[in-house]
Amino acid sequence: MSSSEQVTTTNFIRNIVIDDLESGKHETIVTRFPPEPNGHLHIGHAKSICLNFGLASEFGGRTNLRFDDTNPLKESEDYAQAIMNDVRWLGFKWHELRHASDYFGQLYEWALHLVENGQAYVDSQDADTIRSQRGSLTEPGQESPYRTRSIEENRDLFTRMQAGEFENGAHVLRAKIDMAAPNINLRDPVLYRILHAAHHRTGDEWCIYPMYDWAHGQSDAIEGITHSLCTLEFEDHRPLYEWFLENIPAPSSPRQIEFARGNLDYTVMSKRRLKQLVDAEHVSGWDDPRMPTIAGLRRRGYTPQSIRAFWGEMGVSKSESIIEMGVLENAIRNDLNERAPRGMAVLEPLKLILSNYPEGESEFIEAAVHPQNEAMGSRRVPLSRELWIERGDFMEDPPRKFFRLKPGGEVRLRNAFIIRCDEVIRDDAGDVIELHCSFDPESRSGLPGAKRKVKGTIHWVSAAHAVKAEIRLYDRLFSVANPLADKETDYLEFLNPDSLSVIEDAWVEPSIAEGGPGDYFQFERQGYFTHDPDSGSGGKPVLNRTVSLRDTWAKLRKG
RNA sequence: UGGGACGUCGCCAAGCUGGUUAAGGCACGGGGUUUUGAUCCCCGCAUUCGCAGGUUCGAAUCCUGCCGUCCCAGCCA
Repeated sequence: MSSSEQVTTTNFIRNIVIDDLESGKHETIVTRFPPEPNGHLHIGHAKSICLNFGLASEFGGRTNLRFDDTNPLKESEDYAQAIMNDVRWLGFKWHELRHASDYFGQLYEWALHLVENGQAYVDSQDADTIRSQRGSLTEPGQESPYRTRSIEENRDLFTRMQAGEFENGAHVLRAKIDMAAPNINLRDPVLYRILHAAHHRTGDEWCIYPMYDWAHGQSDAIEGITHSLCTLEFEDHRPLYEWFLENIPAPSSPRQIEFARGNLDYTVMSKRRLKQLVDAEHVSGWDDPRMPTIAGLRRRGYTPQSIRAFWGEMGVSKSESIIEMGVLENAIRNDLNERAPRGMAVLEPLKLILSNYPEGESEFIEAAVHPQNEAMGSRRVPLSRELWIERGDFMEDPPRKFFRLKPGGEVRLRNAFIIRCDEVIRDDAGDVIELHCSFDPESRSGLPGAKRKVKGTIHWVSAAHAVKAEIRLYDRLFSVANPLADKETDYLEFLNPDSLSVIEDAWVEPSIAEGGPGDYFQFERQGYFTHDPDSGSGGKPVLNRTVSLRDTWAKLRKG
């Protein structure tokens, strides 16, 4: 029923896959999503996930989830669990769960193979020295004095590195390629470093750990990955990726293809900065609803369908781009518009008395759960003499084209009847505190008189029946489109101080209060809301605003 | 002053092995429907493809030059 699962625009990677399938290069495709378990996934990762899983699924292939866990200093099982949870939540099932660490043994064997062929050597200089010899962007590097060690000596040292005979940093294993290569990645890259650190999966089994370049392509080859998709910054690594596979007895020949990361405006998207926001408590955690993390979006009320649809629409290319937040918002509006049950809630209450409604009585009126979808049924909404309406729906001295309530004016109460504002009550300070209105019994929904036209329709809740709720409103995390554009100013300076505002005393109709975490609603005329996990813990429902409805009126007023 | 890549409407993005009027989405503007100023439905929205030359009967698509932007000098990924 959801139209949000729609066509994916084609892209260059998809075209490559089609060519490879048609030419017979591959009978089926195998992809992988390779996160490092050192942080939480964000909307940018979702692009890669959708691409890898989406492609495989479209062409009958399969996708592995592989943790790139080659740096025990930064990685943890907690992160791995959170990542798996996020991938599943997005709606994808991996073919197999793998880890780069599953291949440490094989990787070690292949390193020995390189050593035996004279294509790798043990360098016993320290990191600073090696760096100083790497040359610069315009100058070639210098060869290490250890570059010419004999195969026997290299084998001896490398096996002893593995056996734990040396301290951290005493030696590294390097590939012997070309210190004068214009591509710096080819200037004898480090394959192994000594790290006496426990790994979250292999424990103390290893004290040497492979570098990314030495692990990634080989892991792809082991798994029979046909198309190894990664982001643009690895373009320079491709020659190295290929050099390794050509110089070991690789079981298959994966092809690395790079695409541009997906960025959004008014936020930041690097794990490092996201972690900084969490650690410095600028947000409440990785799942703060203002965060562009999968966990944050989930808590905010985004659906997996909307995120998949979003990336499907955006496409994949090699040009770096920053997507307007509005496009993501459009995706969730589209999805929720079709599926969210409707309800009424008053965020900033103003008391309204129906003067000709009998005191002490109440009734239930039937209202559609979804006006455009009868199959979703109806709900019972309590109605009585005292109501709450939205403060902003009344103005004493309104501008032209104000279709809401004004003194002497008429408006329809959604799902009920037409009312006229007879009297405005004020407190000593002169502020409006109450409206006395009379309703037209002939205009009740369902009666012929309901066809009478009035300009505006407003939402309301019955004061005696409404449930008090906390509503959390979110705005963009940063107040500028690109917080990183200004190199002089720290991006934290651009944090939006009004990104969160909390309404403690909102009133929601009972059908909304009955929901729980994971349930979403459209508060009619306002937006889409979902119960926060905090909901219910203190008795009072807590709802997050996922996104507001489009508001042409507000836009008009702003000019 | 090295290497790699990118530049099509405000934001994304097809097209790019040359061939009539440069897809689509978002945004925006106009109109219609409407008990959500929502949704929905119409219509409009790049004589132009970073710039300048060239090749060609014909170029966003080929060639040359220039300009702009991004990435690379971790024992991070």
